[in-house]
Amino acid sequence: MKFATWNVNSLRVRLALVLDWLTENPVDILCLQETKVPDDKFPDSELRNAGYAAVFSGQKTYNGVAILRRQELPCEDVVADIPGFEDDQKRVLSATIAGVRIVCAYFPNGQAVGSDKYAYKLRWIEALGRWLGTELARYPRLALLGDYNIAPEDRDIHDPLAWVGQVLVSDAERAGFRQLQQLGLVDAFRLFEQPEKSFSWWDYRMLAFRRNMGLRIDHILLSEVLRETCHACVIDRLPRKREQPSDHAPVIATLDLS
DNA sequence: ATGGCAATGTTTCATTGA
Repeated sequence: MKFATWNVNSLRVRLALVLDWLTENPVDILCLQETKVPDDKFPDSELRNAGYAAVFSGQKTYNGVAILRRQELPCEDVVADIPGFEDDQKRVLSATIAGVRIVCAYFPNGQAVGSDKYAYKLRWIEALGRWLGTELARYPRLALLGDYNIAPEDRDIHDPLAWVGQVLVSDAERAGFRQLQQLGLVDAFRLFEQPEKSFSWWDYRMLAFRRNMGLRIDHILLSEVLRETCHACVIDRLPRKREQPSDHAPVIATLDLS
């Protein structure tokens, strides 16, 4: 089984790119963030023609998440948002697919340390963690995939000194990431030896991709049971090289589920 | 210290992202 996550920065703009990528990389499950499309305009039929079924929770202009699966895979118990957390932003979608609880999440950006949006980000992460604690008790096979908007360690930043204390990197955000790990979730990417300076996002400006000035902020966290079955995790930089790319690259985990 | 790039809305620029 292959699980992937990709912040596409508008699914309607990136639809052809996503379909091409799925042809080249026929993953079983693909979590998308920043679809920026309301549910009544979601490109359901185009994806189905490519062999993928989708569940989605979107809104106009901002945010929006979706979970695509190879259409023969069963999908049950779809839940949008973080239960018990009041929020009108569409950032979380969960479903049980082929016996695995998939949680697709688009963490808030936080804008700037100390801002209202930063405070919202920290509250949001706390609520997510509290809820995931109960979910893990229900679903030992659980994967949290998405754009976390957190670079967990200095090696996940192209220039750690330039980023000290900034949003995406601040101590409080990293503490939130560690809280998720303390629930028993493990960063699939770091289970394996990886190239230095591996990133999943590069600014559109300053030729940042060409200079590999990036951050690793898109992650796949696995429950203890799933961790045992995971034998690879990679970032696919290729679609970032295409015309009119998303600023994020997909992350793919390969699991041996029997 | 600043801007640079991209997507969206109803737009002739403002807002947001990371």
